Amino acid sequence: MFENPLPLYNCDACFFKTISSLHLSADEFDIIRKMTTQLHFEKGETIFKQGAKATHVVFLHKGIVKFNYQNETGKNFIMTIVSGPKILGGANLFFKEINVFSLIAVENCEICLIDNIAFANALMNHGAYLMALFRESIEMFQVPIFNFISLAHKQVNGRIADIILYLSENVYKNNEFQLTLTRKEISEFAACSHENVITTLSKLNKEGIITLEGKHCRINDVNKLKEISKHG
Amino acid sequence: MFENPLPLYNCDACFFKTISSLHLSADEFDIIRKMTTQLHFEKGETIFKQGAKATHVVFLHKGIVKFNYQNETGKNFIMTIVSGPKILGGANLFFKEINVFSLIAVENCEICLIDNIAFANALMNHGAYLMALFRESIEMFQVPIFNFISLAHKQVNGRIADIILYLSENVYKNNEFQLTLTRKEISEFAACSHENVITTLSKLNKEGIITLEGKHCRINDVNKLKEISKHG
DNA sequence: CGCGAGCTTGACGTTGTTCAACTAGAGTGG
DNA sequence: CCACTCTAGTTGAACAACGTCAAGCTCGCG
Repeated sequence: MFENPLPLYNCDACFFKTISSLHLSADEFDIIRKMTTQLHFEKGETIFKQGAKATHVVFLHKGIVKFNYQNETGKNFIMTIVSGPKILGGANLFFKEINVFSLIAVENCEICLIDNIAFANALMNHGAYLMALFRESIEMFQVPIFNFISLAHKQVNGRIADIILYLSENVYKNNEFQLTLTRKEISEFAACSHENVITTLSKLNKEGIITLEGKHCRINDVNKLKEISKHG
Repeated sequence: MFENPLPLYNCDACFFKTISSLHLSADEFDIIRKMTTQLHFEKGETIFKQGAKATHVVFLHKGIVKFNYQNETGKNFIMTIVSGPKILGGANLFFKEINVFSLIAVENCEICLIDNIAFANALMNHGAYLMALFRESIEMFQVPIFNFISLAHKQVNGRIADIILYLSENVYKNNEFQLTLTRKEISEFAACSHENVITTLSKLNKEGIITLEGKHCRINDVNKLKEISKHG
């Protein structure tokens, strides 16, 4: 990691800058920009580790990441999966200083790391901006909470349906997509065994509700999927 | 509800005022105080309803409340249970304007309702105060997240152990307490059937790890309970 | 060509839900 | 004052869902 970061990639088209510009002057944004490091992460790389000290607010410019929790016995659990552009600072800014989970790239990512403390200090006099950022970054917590509710109330087929719908609507933003997640990762998201994921997916495939060809997935009948999500 | 609220009960000893005083002048606090309504809720009463428009930040002065989610089929699920003093504004301030869950008194409660919008406006120029409030109110989200993880990884006996420990440490703040929750409410917290709660509790009782006499509960062996929480 | 990772399928045992029956206490009304 | 009812708690049995295990498959890569 370099002391002096490279100039920000595609900085003008940046969603983070757009939000910031509503509340900060060009000079003020420049201060934040100077405490920012831009990095590239390959699929599978860890951006920060569960248990480590939280030092940066993460802005996910492009790519897909998972929030991974590992318990004492080494079992993994995916709390949420999000695609850029998105501010991922929430958990670190608000919770204690230790990361509750790991952040791991599911696809190649362009990421900006913004120093936690310096960032917070710079924002002290910008209540409205702070509020806007909180709103943006807190949105993420909706997913674990709804996933939680889904887990508590539904059987596996309902949860799998939920996950396919969520990935289609919020991550890949298309009803036809390359499923970069492995079956095991899906099982860690749905909190079930990977065999169960496979069985459920092929059942959905046979019934024609989705079409699976290797990694490629197409949703044929959104309504039926939503039915299963509801009554599963 | 009256237009002009009664003077705040026990206002000097108030945790909310203590936090506020670090960042606001007496005059500024007085403005917030003027947009605050203090109310009493009886055990079982609903403070706000899932699906309704969120209009107030809730400050729980005294008492215990549950965050209740009800799905389409009428099944209830308790996301978290907290005791006062605590700021419960998070969910309404940050999420969309509609309540994701209902807030229901588990024991009699003293509550202050602070108008959402007016409150936010008053805070715009107080970044540090805003940040402190966010930290306080976001803390609540840790519980659903850890409950979520517990749910995903553990069997019922582990989750029940978790819940007893949580109630003892964070809600009743004693290893001996009157369990005001019904078995059904515990089952809604643990996401299992109420029969399963009963069976698990009486097993813990028979093994001497806890002592149950009607509503009264005493933890005899915290370490064994933590063992069960871990390996269950 | 061989190896390993990811994927798939079926058999089997465990866990937990559902259902049904029973008990105890609290509230209600004749 | 005694049935009646309603709610909360309790227990056990039958059944379904799900995880685990084992075996075999395919594909990409060294």
